[in-house]
Amino acid sequence: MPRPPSPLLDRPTIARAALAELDARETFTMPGLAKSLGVAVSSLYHHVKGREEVIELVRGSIAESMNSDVDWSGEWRECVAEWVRAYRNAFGAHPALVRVLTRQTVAAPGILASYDNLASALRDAGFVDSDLLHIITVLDTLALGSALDVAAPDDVWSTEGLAADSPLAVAVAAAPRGSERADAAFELGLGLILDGLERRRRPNHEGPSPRAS
Amino acid sequence: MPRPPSPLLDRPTIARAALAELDARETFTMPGLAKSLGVAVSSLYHHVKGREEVIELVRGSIAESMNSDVDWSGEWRECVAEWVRAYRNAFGAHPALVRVLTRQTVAAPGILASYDNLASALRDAGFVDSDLLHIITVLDTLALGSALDVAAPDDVWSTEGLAADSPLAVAVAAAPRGSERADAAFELGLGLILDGLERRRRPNHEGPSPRAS
DNA sequence: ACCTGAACACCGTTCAAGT
DNA sequence: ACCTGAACACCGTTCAAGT
Repeated sequence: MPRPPSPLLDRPTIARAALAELDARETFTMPGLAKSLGVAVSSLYHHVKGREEVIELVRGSIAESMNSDVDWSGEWRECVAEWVRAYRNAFGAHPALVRVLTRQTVAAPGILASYDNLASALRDAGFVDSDLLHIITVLDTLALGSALDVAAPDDVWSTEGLAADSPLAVAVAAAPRGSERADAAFELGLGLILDGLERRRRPNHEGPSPRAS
Repeated sequence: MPRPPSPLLDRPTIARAALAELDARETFTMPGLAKSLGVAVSSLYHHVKGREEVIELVRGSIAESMNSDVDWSGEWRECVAEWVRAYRNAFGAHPALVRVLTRQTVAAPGILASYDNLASALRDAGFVDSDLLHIITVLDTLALGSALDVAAPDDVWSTEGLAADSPLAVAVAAAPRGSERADAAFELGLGLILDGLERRRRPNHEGPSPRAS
């Protein structure tokens, strides 16, 4: 079936199939992708340059789903918290994707727009320009690290070789398991960071500058 | 050359070669590893069960180098800071390894001992058992996320498509580059988290319990 | 026990050939 | 432009054969 009248493939379709493959099998391959789309492997290369571009496609599609979740009108602390939660949830829902993504540079425009919104909210909150990127990096580290943590096995630390009363074994026994554990740690980290930021904020700042878009 | 009088291979040697390969080429393959050791690929399988076990071997070897760096006698805040820094530096020096490691569970005993020391220091500092694992998870997320950040390209966010006065572009322009940027963000995050922990610590705690080992 | 070479079932990518 | 099948240079793993 060469050159069908209307194309069988397009980039969004490939992105969707790759994400589904990733969710189902923890990884994806070009042959697997082609098979799930009912198409020859070589056909994929008419729409993407290679496997890496497929990954970037998936990153972009996730970004869109996350942008719509954030409401930027409101107190800065709440905006930032919402952004980090949206980020962590969007990627936390696809842990295999996160592991694949950490190998590549951020290029998807949707993601960049999202970071731009965050930078804007922080600036309006009274943080100085020279601190902005460091704050963003810390929040990014938290969100991505926590998204990976969602994917962690139920028992992150194997306490088999430890004495039952060793501090680590006690700590593991006292904490919840699975997603409850990951959620609690994430909220703790987020709270600690936001509290610390609040205390370091330029004190006498009253709100967004008048010419902010 | 079958069955040489003294073995050509052992596990520590394999671990060293794998780390070198990882540092040099961002990834490692079993054929590449065998070649660098001057040995047939199939020989490796007499010492390790497969590629995954090689990775776990490397994790363990890094753990050892990190444990010796921490001095646990001192004020808790300094101990914890030292631990997180040692962690981040040990893995930050081998970014490709970090990306490979996030796919696997923690099993290396050296790493477990290190977490146990951390749990002990936190308990002595007055944190309650039910918070310990969440605190450890937050510190872990910071260290590992920051280690990945060390590996990030010089320009993490491509500002090409953005207006020069967009908040993100301004933030990028105002921040240092490369390892200086990653270091500053790491220290900011660590400071924020430790400050927040200090304020949430059980207030009237005076030091390690007498029967602490 | 420890090394080898050959074999197996995979990968990602390219390319001439079709319409 | 868009799909195909065949080919290429790789992977990780297994296994019978050697000493």
